[in-house]
Amino acid sequence: MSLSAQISQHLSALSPDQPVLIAGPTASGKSALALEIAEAQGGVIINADALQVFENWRVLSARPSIDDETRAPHALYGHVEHDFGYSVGHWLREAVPFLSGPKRPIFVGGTGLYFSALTEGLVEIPQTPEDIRAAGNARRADEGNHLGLLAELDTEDAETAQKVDRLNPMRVQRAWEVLRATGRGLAAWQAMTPPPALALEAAYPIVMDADRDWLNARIARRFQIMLDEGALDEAEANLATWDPSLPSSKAIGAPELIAYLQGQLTLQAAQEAATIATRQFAKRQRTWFRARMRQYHKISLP
RNA sequence: GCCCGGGUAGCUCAGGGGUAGAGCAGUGGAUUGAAAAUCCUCGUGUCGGUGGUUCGAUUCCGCCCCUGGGCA
Repeated sequence: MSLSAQISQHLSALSPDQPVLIAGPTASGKSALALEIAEAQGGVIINADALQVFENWRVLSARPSIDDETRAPHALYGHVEHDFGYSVGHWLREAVPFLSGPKRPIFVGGTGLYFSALTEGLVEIPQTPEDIRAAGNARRADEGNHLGLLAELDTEDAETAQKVDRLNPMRVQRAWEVLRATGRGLAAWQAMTPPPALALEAAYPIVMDADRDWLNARIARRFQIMLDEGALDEAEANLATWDPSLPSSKAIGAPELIAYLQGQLTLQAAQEAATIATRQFAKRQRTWFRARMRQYHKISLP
């Protein structure tokens, strides 16, 4: 079935006051779909993408254009400072009010974790203070791995230690940080997870099911378009304050373009590396969607 | 034309008389506040061609082809 036929089918199936969820891999055309639904039935488009919240990588994170933003109301795009440590918790707190707002929310994005937080719930855990995050980072750097942090978890919070991915430094550090910052184990916190802000059954969930080769070709093309649209100027503007450890610096293509500007890569090599990284990201997204979004309506692409 | 290297996985290369191996790429998976992050798993091969030596050749020898460099 053609894309437009699939879209009109979904439009007739959903009621104009029903929250819409649109998940999909990068470069699959989900923003355009959101716009189409908003124009047809009204609603606010709410970003559910971890990188599009930042102000400093508009081109590289493929945020909707200014023209798109005049066609329908958009929220949670580019509203976060480049050096802010934004995360799912912030997003959920900002997103939830739209569920009771005047306009029907249309959540669009590629961050599976954000959709889970919305439809499966997330506990309020106090934010990790800067100094504890820094201490965790320092420990891992000094000790060469995360095993020291893991050992502390084993003795002080066995419940979490048993649940975490013990091979994954970031997961272990997160668990350690929560324990240090709050005095309560991560597993104990998570056991208090409240019901979701939005039950999946109350929403109309859609996931873009993109053919791998088709998507890979679009990914390559899109990065070229980003370069044509000024991604390098954007990188130039970020050069002076560049800090690779910041969440906003994780924008795919950002480290690569910065490396080019610093003379460490040719532009061609940077472009290739960014394209590969995007493909790998899309693959991870597909894995998440396959496993965790089985109940979503699929739009088959191409 | 001569001399010296190379030709082994999609790519870059290691290896070596008993039909081979790393990294990257790729696959599948995990995912509860860094998630565009982070982590786990798994292949892949006419070892350039052709003759010879050998019980056995991708490995040694001859010839041929391709390729990088040097000398003419």
